[in-house]
Amino acid sequence: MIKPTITDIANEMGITPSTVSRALAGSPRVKESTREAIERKAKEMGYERNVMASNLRKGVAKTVGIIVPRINRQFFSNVISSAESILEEAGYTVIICQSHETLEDEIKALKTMRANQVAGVLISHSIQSLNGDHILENIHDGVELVQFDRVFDNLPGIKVVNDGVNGSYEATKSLIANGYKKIGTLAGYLGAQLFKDRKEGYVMALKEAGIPVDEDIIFEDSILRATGYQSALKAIERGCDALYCAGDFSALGAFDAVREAGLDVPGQFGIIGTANEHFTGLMSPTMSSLEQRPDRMGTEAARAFLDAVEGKQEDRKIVIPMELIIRQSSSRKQQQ
Amino acid sequence: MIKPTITDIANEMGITPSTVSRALAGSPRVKESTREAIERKAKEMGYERNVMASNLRKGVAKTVGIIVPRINRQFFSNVISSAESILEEAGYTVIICQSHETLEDEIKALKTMRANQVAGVLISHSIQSLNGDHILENIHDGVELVQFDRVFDNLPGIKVVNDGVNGSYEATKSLIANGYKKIGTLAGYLGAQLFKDRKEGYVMALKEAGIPVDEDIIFEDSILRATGYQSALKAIERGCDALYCAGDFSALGAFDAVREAGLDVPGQFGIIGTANEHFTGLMSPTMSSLEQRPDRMGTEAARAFLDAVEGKQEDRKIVIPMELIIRQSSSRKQQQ
DNA sequence: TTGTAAGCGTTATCAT
DNA sequence: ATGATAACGCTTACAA
Repeated sequence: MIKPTITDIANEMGITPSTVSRALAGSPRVKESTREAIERKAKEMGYERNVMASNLRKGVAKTVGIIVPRINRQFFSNVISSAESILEEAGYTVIICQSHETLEDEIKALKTMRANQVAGVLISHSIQSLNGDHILENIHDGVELVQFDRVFDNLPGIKVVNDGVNGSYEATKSLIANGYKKIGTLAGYLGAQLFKDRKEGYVMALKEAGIPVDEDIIFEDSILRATGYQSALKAIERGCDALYCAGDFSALGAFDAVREAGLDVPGQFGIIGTANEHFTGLMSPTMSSLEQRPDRMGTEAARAFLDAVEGKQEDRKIVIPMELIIRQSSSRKQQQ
Repeated sequence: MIKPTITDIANEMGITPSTVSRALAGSPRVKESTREAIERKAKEMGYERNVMASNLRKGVAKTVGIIVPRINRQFFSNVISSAESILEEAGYTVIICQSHETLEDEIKALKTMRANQVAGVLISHSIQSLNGDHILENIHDGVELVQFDRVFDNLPGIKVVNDGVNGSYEATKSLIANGYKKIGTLAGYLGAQLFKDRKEGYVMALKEAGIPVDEDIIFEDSILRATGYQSALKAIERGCDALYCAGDFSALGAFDAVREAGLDVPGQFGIIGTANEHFTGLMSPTMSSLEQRPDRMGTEAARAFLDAVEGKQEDRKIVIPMELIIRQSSSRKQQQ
């Protein structure tokens, strides 16, 4: 199947490519009858606009790039999935790159985006990205920048984030309300604003309840299962009877440690995770967690981008509330 | 930051764009010293090749498209993730579309691919795609077609699939070996080859063991949790004491039904699922399942594509063995 | 309302 | 080894 061009159509009809181009672009400067004839012919010949040529001429592509640490994490794949649907609907093509949590690959991805003349970049930073300098250096002029989840406040553009402070505040408050006395936290790496926020909410809830904040039971580390396990062992040793975890996998590690110590969840030890990964509802006992609403984050990011390219919207920050999903691992009261 | 072109570089250096183009393309028809000077200058000016222009001129893009029903399913996001890494490594840009399990969106995605001049399409079909006609109609000449997981054998190109027959055969055999007597199956929609294969392996194992095949306990339906639950209720009614499920979610529904019936898993009822979703190892009791190796599938698909564009490889079918992961839900023997 | 013509940045084919 | 030139398919002033 060989692709016909607007010139082919024009030749077949004895008119010029300009008219065909205008007609197919929906310009009002074409007689209605001509437009119809052209559209019919185009369909008949199986015409498809050559995006490369069109973009080259126009200088920007109807393309947006999405850069995430890894596609195959539930949170990111959900964000991408919902954003893709909306962008596709609006006529955009989506190109996707993974940073694999490294600065090097993130920069490579930015270069790919630039080479492809994307109209916008939706990005959630790798763990190695400590500030946004590499973004500014590698993003083309006029490209809309939309950061989500992991963002740098000093960069221009749109930001979409969770209300992590309030989320962890609610989670911690709920642990207090369930009668847990010494509540620690697996806080994640506090270099990222994301985790700072979650720690802040945790501290806020403790203070509000008049509970002293003890740095010895605030564990700063990665949020993997293995590290969660290690930290939780220490937490138990130090007399904790509950943990708010900034990730579900570290929370899972905490489960491992608590079980190993022979403690009952939630009777003797309470746990709340973050992300509401699918498995949290399928474990036994089921795990309470903070839902991040990735679908909504993707939708908001995509919409904000579309608004921005249409000039409807200035730089801004969109905050999405988290939702505390109470399950068994933190519900002492219902049990007794 | 304004993007410099090869003409800018040429002007700066008092040479012509042709030479710059050749140098940057690695052509041998450039003096070594000139090449070095050009490369230095290009780097200094922050030059980045305009992919649009290059592709337009060359007629094909170093781009491959991936089309899947939904990005946010673990299986697909894992396939994409591993394929993306390899393709990116080889200098390809990846564009991704979702078919949302509809034929309409799948065709739309194919058109997007065509408009973007992709060099290849990696696709796993939507549930609505009953044959490959729409593929043939919408794919550009010279585009490499790579189908994975859900494939149509009558289409040309490369296919990457699991050895579903052997996988389900092993799963069923393992249930028999554990002493289960009346083993049914939640088979999925038998319109897809994928599910036909799994049924075939199931039947094969029964026949080998001299167990009669009973169509009343072969349930053809979607592989969702809810339908799994419904079918499992009937299976229990009809006297089954085990189920091989062609999906983990339908297996989860079977768990629900079996628990509701007050039966012990695996003591009184055995279950094996398919896909080895993450949650299967976190439930209690943990669920046995057939691992599909999505990473390997993505890797193989990407490699096969690269081999094909380099002319190293003809059309072929790559079969990836499944791996039976035995956990508690089907292990009667260890229990007693 | 339609046509003319130039140009987006790159590469391929000539020629030198 | 390098330069001149045309062309990829499309869009857009400008002209008619």
